[in-house]
Formats: sequence, C-alpha cells, structure tokens
Amino acid sequence: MHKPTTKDLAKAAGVSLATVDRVLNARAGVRPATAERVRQAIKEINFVRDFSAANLARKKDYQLVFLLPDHDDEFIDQIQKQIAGTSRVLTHERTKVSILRTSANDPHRVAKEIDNLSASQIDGVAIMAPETPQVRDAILRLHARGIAVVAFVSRQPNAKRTYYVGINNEAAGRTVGQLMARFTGQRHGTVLVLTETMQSRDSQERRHGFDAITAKYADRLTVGPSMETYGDPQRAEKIVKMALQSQPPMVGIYLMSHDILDIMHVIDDLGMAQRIVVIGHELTPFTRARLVDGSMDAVITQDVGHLVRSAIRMLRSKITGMDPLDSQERIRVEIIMRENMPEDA
Amino acid sequence: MHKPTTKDLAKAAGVSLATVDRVLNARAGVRPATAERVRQAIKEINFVRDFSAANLARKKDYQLVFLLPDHDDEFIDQIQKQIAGTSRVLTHERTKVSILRTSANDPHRVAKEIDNLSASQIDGVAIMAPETPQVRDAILRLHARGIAVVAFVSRQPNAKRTYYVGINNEAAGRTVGQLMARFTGQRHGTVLVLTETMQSRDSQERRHGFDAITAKYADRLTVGPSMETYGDPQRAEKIVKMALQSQPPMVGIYLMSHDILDIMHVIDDLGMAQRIVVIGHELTPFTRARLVDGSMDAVITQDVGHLVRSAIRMLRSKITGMDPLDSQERIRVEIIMRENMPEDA
DNA sequence: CTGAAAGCGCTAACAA
DNA sequence: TTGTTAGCGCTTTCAG
Repeated sequence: MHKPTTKDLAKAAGVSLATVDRVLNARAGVRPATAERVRQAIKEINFVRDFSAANLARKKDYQLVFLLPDHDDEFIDQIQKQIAGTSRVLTHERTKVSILRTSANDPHRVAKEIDNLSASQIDGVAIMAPETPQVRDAILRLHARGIAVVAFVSRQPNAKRTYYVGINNEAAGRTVGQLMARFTGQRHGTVLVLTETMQSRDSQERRHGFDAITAKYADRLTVGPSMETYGDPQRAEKIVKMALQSQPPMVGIYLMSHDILDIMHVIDDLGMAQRIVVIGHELTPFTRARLVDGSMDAVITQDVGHLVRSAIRMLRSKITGMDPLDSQERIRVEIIMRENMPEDA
Repeated sequence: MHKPTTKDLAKAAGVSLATVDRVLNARAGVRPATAERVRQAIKEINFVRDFSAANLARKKDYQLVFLLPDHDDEFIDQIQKQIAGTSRVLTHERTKVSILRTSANDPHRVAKEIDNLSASQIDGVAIMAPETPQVRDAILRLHARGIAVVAFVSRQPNAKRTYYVGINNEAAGRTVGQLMARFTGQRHGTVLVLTETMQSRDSQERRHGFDAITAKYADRLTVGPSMETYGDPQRAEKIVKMALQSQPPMVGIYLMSHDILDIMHVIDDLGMAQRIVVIGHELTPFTRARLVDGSMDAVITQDVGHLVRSAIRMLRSKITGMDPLDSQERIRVEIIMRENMPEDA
C-alpha cells in the first residue's frame, strides 16, 4: 500500500479535504466531534503529513532574522559568513534569512529592535544579545505574537520557552581547565585568567567550570581571579606584565573572551607564548594561525556553521510544527589543536 | 517580482513546459538549438529549480542502502542506530534507507553483494568495506549503471570519483600523537600501540600520523611497533604483559582499532589504566564509561550521526544533481574527554 | 460548520 | 522534436 495522503485521511474520517486541512493546521471552525473523528483516523491509517507539499501549496516564504551585536570581531564575522553561505541552500527550503545588527550593550535599543521586528512580516528570530530584563521581556512579547525565537550563542535562561542554540559554557570552561592541567604537565605555577568582562553570564559560567576542574590540581596550580581588560590593550598589557612577576611563575593563560586579538599581541610582544600554555575560545583565522605557529596550544570552539544551521532548523521547526531531530541539534564543545584543525575557513 | 518558475522559463524561452522539463532533466529528444535557448533563458531570468516540487511530482522514493560489515561491534551498532534514527526525518524527504550486512573480510562476497544491488531498484549506496580490487571494480560498475556511491568510513582511494564520507585517519593519528605527548607530561617512557590488525589502510594511516608527531618527542617517548591482537584476548594479554616489562616503563597506550573491549579488559585486569595514559578511538557506551571512570584519558572520534546524515545528503545530491553545502559535509576529528563529552547516547 | 474546486512548481503520459 | 494535459499532496478561496 502507498503512504496515506490527506485524501485517504478524508475518506477514512468521512469528511472533506478542507476539513482535514483545518484540523491538521489547528484552525477554527470545526466541530469538536468532527475534529476528534479526524484525529482518530490519523492514528488508524497512520497518516504522516507531507510538509514539502504543504509548503508548496502555501506558497509562502519563511522570513527569519538573526539579530547580532554591532560590535565587530572575528567570531561575529564568521557567523555572518555562515549565514550568507547557507542562504543558497535555503532557497530550496522556502526560507529567507537576513541579518540585523544592534548595539549589544544597550538593552533598551536591543529591546526596541526586537519590538520593531514583531511588527514586521517576520516568522522567526535568532537573538544574540546579553540577557537583560528588557531583552527578556521583548522576547516574551515575540512569543506572545506567535513569532518563533531562539537564543543564539547567548543564553536567555529567564525568557521561558526560549530554546538555546549554543555551547554549554560551563562544560567549555571545564574542558579548558582539564586541558590546562594536563598541558602544564607536572609543573607548578600560576594560571592567569583574562577576559574582556566578567559581566556576561557566559563568562561566569566558563569560569565556574574552569575552577571546578583546576581546584583538583590546587597542589600545583594557582589560579588567580579573572582579570578584565575592558577591551583596552594598555590595560591588558599591564595585567599580563604584572602576572609575569608572580611567584610561582606563570605556566598558563586562559583567554576567556572570543575577542582576543589585542591580548594575544601583548602576549606576543612579551615573547612568552611559546613557554606558556595558552588556551582560548573560538576557531577563527587569527586563532588558527596561533595554533599553527604554536603560540596557542588549544582552542575550545563551537562549529559556527552548525550553530547557524541549527538555529535555522529550530526556528523552522517551531514555525511549521515539525519536530527536529534532537541528536542533530546538540552543539558540541570542540577541542581544536594544530593536529585536528579542520581544513577550510 | 516573484521567483521565476518553469512556466516563466517556458515563456521566456518560447517553448512549452514539457520541453523545459526535458532540458532541465537532461532528457533526450530536444533539438540542440532549442535546448540552448532554454539554457540561455535560465541565465536571463535567473531561474532556480524547486526540487521539492519536482520530487512531489515525480512521486518517487529514493532508495538508499548502507552496506556494512557483518562483524558486530559498538561502532557498527551506533551507525545502525543513527540510520534508524534518521529515517523519521527522511520520510519527509522521500528517502528510504535500508541496511545490508556482509562479510567484511571476503572481498568476493562484498563485490557480489554490490553487484546484486546494482541489479535491484536502488538509487544510492554507502559502502563500508576495506579497499580491495574486487570491491573497487564493483564500485566502478555501480557508477557505470548510474547508481550513486559513497565510500563510508573506509576510503576507496582507487575507485575513481568515489566520494569519501569519514574522518581523515592520518589527522586522527596525529591528534592522538600530540595528546599522548602532552598528557604524558615530561615523563620518559615507552608507548604501546595496539590494534586488531595493521592490514587495513585506516590503521596504516593512523599509525603514520601518530609517528609523525611522536617522532618529535623521541627524546623521552619510545614508541614500539604496532602490536596486532587479531581480536584474540589471550594474545592481547600476552602483548600487554610483555610491554609492561619494558624499560623505560610504559607511560601510554594507543588503542588504534575501534573494537577495544577485550583489550581494555586486559588492561583493567592488570590494574594499570589509572597510571598510564590511554587513548583510543570512537565514542561508544563503553569508551564513554572509561572516560568517566578515568581508565581512558581521551577518545578521538567522528560524530556518527553526522557521518550518516552526510552520507545520505551526498547520495541524494548525486542522485538529484543538486549540489551540497561543502562546509556541512566536512567530518571533524573530534577530541573527547570526560569534560566535553556530549550528553546523549 | 463543511465541501468543491482551483492551483502551488514540476513531471510524465499521450498526442501531434 | 514538441506541446497538451492530468496529476503529486496539500492549501485556500468561495459557496453552501
């Protein structure tokens, strides 16, 4: 027998195609009894919807937008590139995605931007923005308007029902901790933790995971407090120089932010990268080069292409009601060294 | 303006829908001049095909098969599970995949099986089998019959035009080498390399990569020849016990095959796993447990779900002529430790 | 509240 | 060699 279609379903339930369609799409105007009859028939004949046929008939393009911080760094850059690279494939899936940049540090502006979105013809939004009450509320407003939302790269734990597409930052921190411990061999010394800011929840989670592991090595590793650079190279330099004086001597540096160009240049200038274990986040052209020349030892990263595709799939599945393949959506905490660096950009 | 359809294309080229369809699908019976006219029009109006509509109209299911070795181990098991898990999603894509098991060590049987396939109603095959002349020829016969083929997990470098879905084994070996060097700290000692067999090209590639890195640490690491267990626990035990006598003492073990249950039990019984760095391949329930209890230090793996999906996508794209998104198909050499172990099975 | 019928973009007989 | 036409499985007016 062939796979049952809406026609079969209509026959089985003793109704017309239109009615079948109505209950399939949970539209109003069907007597509860009738609806129930259809639902029964679905079980009986084991009906499964053909979504591509539905999309074809609907003749509708799904409009998605990525809301990204307007601050420019390599990581954001990669995200943009991946979004662009995906769009060709998306044409075949009746999906259009655009990018919107907004000031990451002004919660009100972000919230405003989100509200604008909910007014326009948008079906889904991936939001990358620090968690704030304003943003959280704006997200809830999106939900209320029936617009699909996912939290992208930055978790939004207080915006209920908001799926998170991104790495588990605590696991990432733990992983760095373990690598730091192992890569420093049996050496005794201090470890410097450097970040742009500890304001963000991501940083806090990473630090938490990092400490959980390094605590086990307290007999030989002394981990200082997280030093914040506020994106200021001068400040970064002072911090690193200071740390160099420490007793016992410095054996490792954990670069916690993904924006680490300035900091790495400072470390370079002091000529210590080769002697010290340096571990950071995100695989970018810059960190890639550092892994190759040995000035960084490992990078913890999330596959940006996967991140983008996963966000899109999740949005689409929320919009169409078709549920996703969970195992495909899990974002892995990847360890990259020179030896297992993927070849492409 | 709306996205151009075949109708627009027909109008633009001054031909009928049927003719458009013929050139789109490279079918015979079109005068070259006419075909050219259509091709011109495609450029001009920037036409892109709607594949899901095409599939709908074709009313055809794509039949794919995975040809797997009939030897049972955890890795094969995971592959089967992932194939099963993917099938739900595949229903929406008009794709049916089945699994065929065959004796991996008998090239003639494998080739026979492949030939049978080419007789039946199959559109694409993913083949996991050691490279042999027989298999290579059988694969070429598939190509000749217009059946899509990919080499799955095992490369087929001599079967021309056969795309490989799997990890770069040399890079995997290099990665293990680097981890071994770093995880052993500054210690001096010997490293045991254990494998089921060195017959397979995969093993040779891994070994090659491994040596390339450990050679740099020759001053403190002595790496012995690859010891083959032939799947015999007794033999494994003898080898390991022998290695334990070595001077300088053993500091690490590289388990090169993915079938390592027996070997690990031997290592356990000798009570040395905790003192020695043990690195192996593939994340399975078994290796997962070893990472947790600390008897293994790291595992190099390829995401099996990704592997399966990628093979399917490549086959489908070969069949439909729709080209894939390269960046999505790159299979990564993943490093898994206890800290970054993905949660699910 | 329910149904009949036209059509989404493409394919595949069947005619011409 | 080319065109006409009836669908594929589903949605969506528009009547009833």
